[in-house]
Amino acid sequence: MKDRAEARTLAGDAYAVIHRAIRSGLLKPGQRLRFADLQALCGMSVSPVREALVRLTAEGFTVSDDHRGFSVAPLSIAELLDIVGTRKLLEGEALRLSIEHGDSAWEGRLLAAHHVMSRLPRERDDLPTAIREDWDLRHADFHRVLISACRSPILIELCEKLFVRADRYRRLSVSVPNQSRDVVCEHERIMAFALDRNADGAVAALKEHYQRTADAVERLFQEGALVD
Amino acid sequence: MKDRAEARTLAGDAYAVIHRAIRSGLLKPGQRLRFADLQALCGMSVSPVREALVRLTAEGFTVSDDHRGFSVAPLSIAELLDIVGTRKLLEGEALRLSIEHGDSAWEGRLLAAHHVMSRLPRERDDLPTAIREDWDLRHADFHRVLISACRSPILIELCEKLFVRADRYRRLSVSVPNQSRDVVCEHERIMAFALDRNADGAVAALKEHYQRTADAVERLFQEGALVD
DNA sequence: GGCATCCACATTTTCGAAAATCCTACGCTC
DNA sequence: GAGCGTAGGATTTTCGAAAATGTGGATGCC
Repeated sequence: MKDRAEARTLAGDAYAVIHRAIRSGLLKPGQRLRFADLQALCGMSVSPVREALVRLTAEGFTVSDDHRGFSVAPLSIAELLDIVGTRKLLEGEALRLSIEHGDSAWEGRLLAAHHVMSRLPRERDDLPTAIREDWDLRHADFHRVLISACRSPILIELCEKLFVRADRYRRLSVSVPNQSRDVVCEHERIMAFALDRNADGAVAALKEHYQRTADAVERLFQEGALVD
Repeated sequence: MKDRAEARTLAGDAYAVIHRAIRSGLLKPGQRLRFADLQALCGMSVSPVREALVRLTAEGFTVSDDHRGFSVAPLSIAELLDIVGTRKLLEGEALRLSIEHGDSAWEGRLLAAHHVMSRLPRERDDLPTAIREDWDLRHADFHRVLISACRSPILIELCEKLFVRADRYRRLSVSVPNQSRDVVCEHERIMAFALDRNADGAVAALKEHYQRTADAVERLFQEGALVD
């Protein structure tokens, strides 16, 4: 999202570093965040670190307690379900609008994004981190392209934010390799509907896709994978 | 939204002060924001002012340009239409869920909020600011209550943010008293549908309500009211 | 013994100045 | 005269320390 372009100020770096640390699990849900530690982690003074925390808080990755500092936002099944439900609503509508307004250039971008993604090995725990991160990026790109023709910057921005927020949960499920899902196929199905200009079908497939991811993560939670 | 509770840190005060200044028009759309001026306005040092600007930027009230500071986010018809469209989607769904899940306590809160609002004089330019602000608060309360039973904290939060963002535009239309609209009646209609558990009717009435507000503001824009 | 109060410590929040960056205008070259 | 590079000034960004605030424990009182 902003990770790559955002490096022209120290505060931007701090944001990227802490964001990554939270998503990777180095900083655990609920954990108190002390400025001294974060300064050491980021290698800078308190001001940019604080600015990064303020921004992360606005986006729901950390929570702030007046005069008691910040902590990593906790994870919960309730929030996961809430995020997924809202994503289904927002991205569903964004996809519908995209199908309505998208031109052939959009179709081309969609084909390209899917092609690149499908040529990459599916994310798995035994793969090097770099390759997994590459898959994540391509996967995000595909979903971005899918809704990119909806002509609503606000909708796009909200979807992007929810995507990143959901990513924290999705990462949990990645560590369990055995999923009886063909994720590539699910994406293919969405794309096929979209290229066919079958909005109802595409939206339904997209919502199913998210619901399955949610179910997988929810199962993990109930098996007690949230504790540590 | 956070204006009232937010006063335990200077940064919170700064946020409230600048937020108010932008909404009231003291700080104009597109205007460059210099730290020296804002420090004078808020009566504090640079750190809390900067923190406030970071938060306002995350919420779309200001924009930031690396190493060139902040400026007030511009207004545009395109953004207005985008905001209204997204609100119709989000609040429509939130209202539908609220009607589905709301209990009699929710109905009671709804009646109460509407009653208080309807007993207040309709906002007009010739009224004292205090009274107009009171109406704004009650109006916001009513819409808040309307969706408060939807059981989706994320949806509620997004609606709240878009409400405040739309408020900047709504304020423009208030200064033109002659509107052939009975706003109280529109609210009554939404509430009646809601209490009847007629979700489709309520959602349609709500969307109509927002569309009319949007149309009124859009007309103003086209008459050139955006310049100054 | 239970409860409130106060003190010392840890931590956050804020300050004021230093460093970094950007914009402007001037002068120099071609 | 136009273009390029550069010093000066204005502004933002960052720093390191001071002030403010919350926390936990020890002490004294009922």
